[in-house]
Amino acid sequence: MDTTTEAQYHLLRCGIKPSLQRIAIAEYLLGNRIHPTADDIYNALCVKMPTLSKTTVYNTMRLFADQGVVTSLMIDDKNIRFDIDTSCHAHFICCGCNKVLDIPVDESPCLNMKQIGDLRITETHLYYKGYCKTCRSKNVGVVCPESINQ
Amino acid sequence: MDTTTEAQYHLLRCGIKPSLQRIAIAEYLLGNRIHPTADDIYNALCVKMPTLSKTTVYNTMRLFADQGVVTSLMIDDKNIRFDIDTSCHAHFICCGCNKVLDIPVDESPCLNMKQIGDLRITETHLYYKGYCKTCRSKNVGVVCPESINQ
DNA sequence: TTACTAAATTATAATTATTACAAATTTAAA
DNA sequence: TTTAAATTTGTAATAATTATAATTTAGTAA
Repeated sequence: MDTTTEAQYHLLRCGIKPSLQRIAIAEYLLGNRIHPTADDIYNALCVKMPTLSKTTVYNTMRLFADQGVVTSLMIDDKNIRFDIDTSCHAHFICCGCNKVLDIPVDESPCLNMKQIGDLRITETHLYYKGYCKTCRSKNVGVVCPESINQ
Repeated sequence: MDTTTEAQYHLLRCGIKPSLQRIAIAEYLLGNRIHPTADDIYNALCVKMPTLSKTTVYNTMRLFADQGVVTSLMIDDKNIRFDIDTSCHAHFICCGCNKVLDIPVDESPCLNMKQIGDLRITETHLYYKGYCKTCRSKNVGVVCPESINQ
């Protein structure tokens, strides 16, 4: 089964009608596990699909998030990033190069909460901020992350 | 010691020169533990301090974050929120009313990481999204959080 | 096929949080 | 008092996202 067909089935399983644009976006997400922004997705796809509109990307990402196809990450204060891996894991963002990485998590009670007191929990996000090895070797990251990030 | 003086000392301890504006903002943060946005802070203070500029609030919040006076929360996809309690705790946001609450955390290994493989960790954020009791009783929150939040 | 309807996509404009910038004011120092 | 530095301020710019309405596409009934 090729990647396009896989993307199509992925959408069908989530109850989403697989249009050309939706398939292209899902295929991109499945093949590029870089936690892209809406802009990243648009820029990557508009080369091969010149009629694609940025509004469609935003509409589609909202649909995908609603249907549980992706998780919206708020780790980057500038953009929303999307992760098609909705399994339980944490995320790291390098304040030097802004790359976002997946971090596996051990069975941790605080990440599996469905209820805290009166509060019903629907999503849990564990974010780490810091510096990757490459950026540290370039001496990025000797100061506070907040001031570098601008 | 009154709250103004307390705010002033708080800033001095963090190596910040306590101007009138900075003291007013710190005093507000110490007295209103609601994880306000820059806009919240501005709107609350400009009544008593009519010359205050929103740019000053943003500048000051950046300074405060850099100096460790506050933590910047990215729990709300619309705004940055600020927490003057920089001790280790998690946050909950109600997708019905957008209130942000503090959640105590037990000693959890994943929250005290300083290094993961090659990555140096400088900040850890644990966010819960869901619905508070009040919003659940109003039948807000029967659907996916992403679609409500708009 | 044709006509009709609903869904999806698109372009454009609007909104809004945040930042950049430069002038004005205040504070500190000489 | 003069001068320099720091802080504050208003305005304009930026940029991510959303709203809106028109257009296109897909699906369906006659």
